[in-house]
Amino acid sequence: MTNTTDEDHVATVLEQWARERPDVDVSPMAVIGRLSRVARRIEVRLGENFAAQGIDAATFDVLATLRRSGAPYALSPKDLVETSMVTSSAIAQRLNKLEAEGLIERTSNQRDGRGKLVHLTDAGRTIVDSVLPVHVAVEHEFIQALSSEQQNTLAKLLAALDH
Amino acid sequence: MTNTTDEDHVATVLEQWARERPDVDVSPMAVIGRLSRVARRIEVRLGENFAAQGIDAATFDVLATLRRSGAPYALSPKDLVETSMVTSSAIAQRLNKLEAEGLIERTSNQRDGRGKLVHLTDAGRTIVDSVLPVHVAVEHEFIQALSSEQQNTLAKLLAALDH
DNA sequence: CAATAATATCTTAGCGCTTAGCTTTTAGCT
DNA sequence: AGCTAAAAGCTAAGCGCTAAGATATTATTG
Repeated sequence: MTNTTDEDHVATVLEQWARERPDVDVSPMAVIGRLSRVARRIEVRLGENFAAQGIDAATFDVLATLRRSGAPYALSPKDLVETSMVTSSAIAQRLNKLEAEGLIERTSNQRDGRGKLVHLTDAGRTIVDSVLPVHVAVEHEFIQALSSEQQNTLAKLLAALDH
Repeated sequence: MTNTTDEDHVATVLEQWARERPDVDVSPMAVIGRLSRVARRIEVRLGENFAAQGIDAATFDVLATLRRSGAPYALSPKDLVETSMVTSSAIAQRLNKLEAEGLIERTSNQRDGRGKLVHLTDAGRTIVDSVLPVHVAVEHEFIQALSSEQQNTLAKLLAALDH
């Protein structure tokens, strides 16, 4: 199921590598290892919350993107691909599912015969609006481990890596 | 296929939320959004490197864990589960694949009839040893965007979140 | 010491994602 | 205008992961 690990797994791993491969500078693994682990933990924690509310991260991702785009809550699949971190294929499949559930609707785009427009339905909007506050509360709780100044520092360091 | 996003997508998203839901403090999304995005980018970048060397991240994860455990390069599936971020089921399936490829071997554990021991084969060890330096080089290149002091700061902040 | 609980490992089914490739429509070039 | 290239959206196949559950072995307890 879940896994509980050492107090400081990363430090242990680095010592092991230093012993086994003293010829390689494995220090980058310290930062990146931690980054991946923390990201994974967040993903799991948020996922538990989504599940408790009957949705999943992929669903929230799409609905929230439409919601925050403002009225009339409509974006093209291309827009959704660009703001997400997944392929256009994944978006198409998410939209199939959400359309079947009645949370979005697809219409054709007048201006461009190739394009479509994805509309948030009232049912979809109701769901995002109720999930969002809880979602943010879970995130808030998670980063409580850092002061707001530390949070700012972290955000800046990560921004420098977002390239 | 891949997706290229705004210069500062996160900041834009926050402004949108502030306009649409001024009642919710969405600031945690700034840090966590960035963290997830950066983690995803790293994952993709490392994955490209693994693919270029004929393996994948899951394979490297197992082989590297066995390798850094030192001679005789043997751990139980349980050990592998605990050092990984995936379920025991995922580990079992990874081991099936690696065993079929001749990179590991499974033997029964004398001390505990329930347990097994996963051994790194010579072929497996050859692969990790050749992949490791390149892997670390890619990681090194990625975090070059930060000074070593910044890297230390980042590592400490992330450690505080690894809970 | 027998019965029960816990542990270790694995299999199966289902799900979301990626890759590859298809179709339709628009844009660009000559 | 006509032709080629690019763009937008989608489907199908395959892959790794999770959840659920099965089996076998060891620990625990009355």
